[in-house]
Amino acid sequence: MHLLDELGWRGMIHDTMPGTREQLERELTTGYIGFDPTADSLHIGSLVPILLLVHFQRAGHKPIALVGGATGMVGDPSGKNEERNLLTEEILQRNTAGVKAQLERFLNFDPQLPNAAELVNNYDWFKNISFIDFLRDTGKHITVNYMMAKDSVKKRIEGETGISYTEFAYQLMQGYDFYWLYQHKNCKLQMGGSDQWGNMTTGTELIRRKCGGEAFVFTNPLITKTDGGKFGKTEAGNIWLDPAKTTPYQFYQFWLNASDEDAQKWISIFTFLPKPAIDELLLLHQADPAARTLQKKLAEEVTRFVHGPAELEKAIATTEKLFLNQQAPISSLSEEDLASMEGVVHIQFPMEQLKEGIDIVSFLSQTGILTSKGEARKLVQGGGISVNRKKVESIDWVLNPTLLLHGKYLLIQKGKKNYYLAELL
RNA sequence: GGGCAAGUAGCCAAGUGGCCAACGGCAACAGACUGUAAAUCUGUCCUCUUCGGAGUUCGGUGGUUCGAAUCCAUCCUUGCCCA
Repeated sequence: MHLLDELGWRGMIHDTMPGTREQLERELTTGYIGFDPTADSLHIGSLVPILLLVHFQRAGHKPIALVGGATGMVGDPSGKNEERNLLTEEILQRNTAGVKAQLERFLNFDPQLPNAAELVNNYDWFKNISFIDFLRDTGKHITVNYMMAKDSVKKRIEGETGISYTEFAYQLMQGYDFYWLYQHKNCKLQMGGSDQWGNMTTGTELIRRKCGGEAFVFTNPLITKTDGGKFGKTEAGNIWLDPAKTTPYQFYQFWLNASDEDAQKWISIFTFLPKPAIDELLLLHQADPAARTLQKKLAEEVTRFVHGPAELEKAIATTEKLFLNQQAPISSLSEEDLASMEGVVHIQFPMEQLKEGIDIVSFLSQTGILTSKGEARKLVQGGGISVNRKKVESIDWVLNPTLLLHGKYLLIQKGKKNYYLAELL
């Protein structure tokens, strides 16, 4: 199947520049996507562009992942209604390194391949360009009128916060990236989120005006949640790809908790399952949504892709222990079950204090499960805390050693889904 | 440089001398219902709390007043208009 058709039925195409299909059919095409080093790890928002590159490579084309070491210093105004804070150079370098390391895991860089993936950092070419050079060689080709017509810029100009020259110039930098890659890597395609359309077309325009070349662009729709919330955010914040920031268990849980509607859209975007398999899953799902076959498959596929099969196994194992049989008495969990719950937040607590007896409110705040006694009190009063699967009824309730599982564990729940395993030392 | 307008909790946004920790909405967290879903309903939502309260907020700083988010001065930031 043609790459664009494949991405099309998956719901991964928002807009395509005319001629893109012909270009992809004509030859092995080099295409790139830029990643902003705004943090030292990518989060699941970056998963779609990563998947695009993977699909792109699988279709026989050559993907380039660009890390924006230079553009990150300036800040993209797209989708922001306020001026961004600049990151320090030090943080950027750390972030760039982190992002690079993650990207390397998803693409095939085997130099034997004619379409081996490549990783570039735009800092490498921007560091040697002087401001004057940039104004003369690049700025001259694009009119301010053209730049101002871009949505990202227009919104800010029409809004009441304005836009600094720095952010205004961002699209020129991104445009120059494309031009540079066109010149040095024969890169003729840029992909990215639909919010990037304006920046991307500045690139094709620059290529056309500076060297008469022709380059192409297509975008993917931004991922949304049906309930209007932000995709990829939970109470704990971002869902990161770095297992140290978001454990594979938590990662798996995120996908498993997708709503029925979201899961139907996400399954084709975030997994590589072929169309027949997905159609079948959708049928199963519609017949019996309560079984959550779709969510399970989604969580499974994405977790395997990001964290690998071994971590997926552990995440599923932990999930089953905690959720499969919630009515089962707590004693049904073996010591090994408890000890091997990976990804659940582990807490250590002195046995001495437990022996003396400690009230639940103090316990929760001391262990850091909740940040203050006041908060702990409110949650307990609201029925939001369980210990060993039994709801704590009163704020005066006192913990004691008879509660211990296998002599050393306590299983704390905040709400229904947030588990903490306390080990008494 | 001149004129006008604006800056309120994570976001949007009301408040224009005391009844203000500050209406309302979104987001978030918890409860009920359920399927570890959505929708709905309920509670929480500046910080701490011995749950009686206490402390710190309305761009910054000074001031007027018994009392200021609200009035005055000044500075900063942003927008619009003029030069």
